[in-house]
Amino acid sequence: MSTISQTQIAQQVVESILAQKLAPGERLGEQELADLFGVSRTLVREALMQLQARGFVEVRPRKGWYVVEPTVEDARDAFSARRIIESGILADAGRPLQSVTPRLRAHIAEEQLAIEGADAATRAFLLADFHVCLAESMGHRSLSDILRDLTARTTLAASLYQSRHEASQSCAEHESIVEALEAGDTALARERLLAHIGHVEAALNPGQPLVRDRLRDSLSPLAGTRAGTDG
Amino acid sequence: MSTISQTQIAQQVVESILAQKLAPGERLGEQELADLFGVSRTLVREALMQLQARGFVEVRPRKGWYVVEPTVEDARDAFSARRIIESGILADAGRPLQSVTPRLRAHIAEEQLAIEGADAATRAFLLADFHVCLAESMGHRSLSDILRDLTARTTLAASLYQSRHEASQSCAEHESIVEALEAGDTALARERLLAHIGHVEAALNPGQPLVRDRLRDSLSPLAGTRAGTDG
DNA sequence: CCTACAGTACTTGTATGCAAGATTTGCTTT
DNA sequence: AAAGCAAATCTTGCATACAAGTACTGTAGG
Repeated sequence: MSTISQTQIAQQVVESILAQKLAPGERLGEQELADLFGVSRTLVREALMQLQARGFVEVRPRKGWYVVEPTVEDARDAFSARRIIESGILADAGRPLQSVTPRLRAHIAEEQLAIEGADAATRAFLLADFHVCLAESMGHRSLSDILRDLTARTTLAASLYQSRHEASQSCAEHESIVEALEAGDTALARERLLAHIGHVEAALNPGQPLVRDRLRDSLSPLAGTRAGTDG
Repeated sequence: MSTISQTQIAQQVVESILAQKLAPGERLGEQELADLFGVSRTLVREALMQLQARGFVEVRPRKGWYVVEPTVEDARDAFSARRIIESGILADAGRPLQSVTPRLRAHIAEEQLAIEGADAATRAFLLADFHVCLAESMGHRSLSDILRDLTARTTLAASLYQSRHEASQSCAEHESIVEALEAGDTALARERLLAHIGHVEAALNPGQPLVRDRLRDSLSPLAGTRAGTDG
């Protein structure tokens, strides 16, 4: 077993959030994580501090660490930021797009494979990662880092507000964006990108956030199958 | 003496960076900071971890923490990101601008006061903060956080690459931007904003980064005024 | 005089220990 | 039986202790 760094711990938590393996509001016990990764609480704390700075987790004093639960307003703000950044990237894009589209094509191929075969976690991760790849392909290092966090936030909101957006539709829209880029029509690509983000945002149900209570979830289908073991 | 939190430590370091009290490449000893703030190394480390996640400091293993030294490429990338985000904010701005311009006016008044009376540190901080205020005034919470980090990075680059940009010019440009906003002409405001960022970026001298060696700086004007005290 | 080397001091990396606070559990009381 | 209260348990907050590695200094040798 290899020793693990606090950066790797943070990265793994972020990926779990993006893959919706960690639900918003979920508690992250320091000792629990420490045992899980086989390190001391110190490293876990340092990792959680980094994630706090990036807006993924929050700490309630003497209570514990929790995955953030974006409000509807937070979600709208994140979507708005994404619209501005991503459309700006396309508006700013120069001509030599032939060098970037192959990578995006490859990413879409991955998405399609995931939609056919993989679990929902991988799907959600890849669909969000497309937008990071877009920024990265255009050479925007800062913005790709920023979008990694912003897409995580919108993904979190999607899992909170019961987004009914279809993965296959997102993938198709990604493809249409890349097609426009391949045709050299960045204006069309930008238009399609904005429509795509709009669709994802519109899929959010602004009702009551569904507080996924792990206990109730586990007990809802069947309860008390055997009550004989306890004293 | 009040007890201080790791978030406050991080904030203070960021402000010192923005105010150019901390030069790029400067070493940040854990014990040194701990003594300075009157806390243990643990808190300092946690604060530095947050700053690492936000891209302000980096750690060289077993060597120490250092304020990041952006390369010219890093600086160009940060400016590019700022252009996209800030121009996007203005392009996206709705009509009710009368409610936001007073705050910006007040900020500019602060800038002018600082230019007349305050030190270079306060000036640099306020000039960068204008752009954060702009985002905040338009209601973009995420983007204002992001711009706080991006402007810090460009400020850092300015102090590294010997920017000769005049504070008074920046302030005047800020004013012209707000004037356009007051006139309801967001397109003109956007144009002026882009020109402003361009001016700041152009002031960067892409030559050799000036490695501010604190020791040599201290010794350059006068050296060995009195050599009698040491054995 | 310059170079190679060993010892020393200092810095970060990680774990552990202890204190403060919050929650839960079980008991008592009404 | 329900509500209130108190003890116990668990969690984070912070500091300290120790391990590991780096840089420096002084010395010996060429």
